[in-house]
Amino acid sequence: MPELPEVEVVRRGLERHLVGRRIAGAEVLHPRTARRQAGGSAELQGRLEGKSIEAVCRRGKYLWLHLDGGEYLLVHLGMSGQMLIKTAAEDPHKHLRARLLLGDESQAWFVDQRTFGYWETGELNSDSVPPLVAHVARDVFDPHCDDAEVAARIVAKRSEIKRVLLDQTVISGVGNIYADEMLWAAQVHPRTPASSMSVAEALTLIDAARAVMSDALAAGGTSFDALYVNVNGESGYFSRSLHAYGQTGVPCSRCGTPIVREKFMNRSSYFCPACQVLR
DNA sequence: CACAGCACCTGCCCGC
DNA sequence: TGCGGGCAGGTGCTGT
Repeated sequence: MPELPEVEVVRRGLERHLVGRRIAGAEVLHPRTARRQAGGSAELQGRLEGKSIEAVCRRGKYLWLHLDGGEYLLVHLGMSGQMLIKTAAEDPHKHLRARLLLGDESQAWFVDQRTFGYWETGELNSDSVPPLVAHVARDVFDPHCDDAEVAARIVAKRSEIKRVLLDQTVISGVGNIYADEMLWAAQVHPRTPASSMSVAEALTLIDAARAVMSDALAAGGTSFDALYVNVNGESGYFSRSLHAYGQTGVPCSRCGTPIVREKFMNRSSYFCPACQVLR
């Protein structure tokens, strides 16, 4: 489910509940959750026990807890992952994959139906980033994000623009929904060759990314309560503010032409055939 | 090296 | 009611 705005909502929730806390213990309940961890579940549990949580960080869709001693717990939510703050008394969720025990009654649960998500621990590199995140581009909310550099990377690609927008090494945090939304906003056809775009057009697309994702973030923040830290696909942004994604047959809110759906990269692309013309 | 395709999972919804 | 196919917001491995 989660793209950048949803992951940022989770980051803020975890920051509020976890910073300053000590991990009394950790349980990893599904082997796939530890699949990227050298040493597997046992190593993951062992490295987390006794650590204190100093900060909660994010780049694109990658989230990590900064622990004491320069270590980290990387949490990738995949397609269906959630982080939930719970108490020891609650009934285990069917898809509970791992949890942190926080000393008192509170716990942090990793619930993930499809198991595309994972946890991984290790030592932060010299940029204070987990090694698995080092290849990921800075996202558009990163103060060090250089738009001109991102635009240059976009127009250097010999692929269709939508594929490029989903490439986390070019611009991070964008997934299938926001790619379609930003292409609609910038009036660009998803199959436009990236190399045919001007730097100015690429910069327009980056501005659209920032605008679309900050609107989503503002809306996502409303469906959040004190004891529930999550990714909520049903509320807020999704049901109300989409112009293209999932809108097959719905009149384009700019020109009235019905939105169409096309298969692309083994997934769906939605766009307005009148406003987003392939040149 | 750059790029395209597919595998990795579970569950739901639809049509037959 | 049951079954099969298609679909889901991500990523990384593999082959060309």
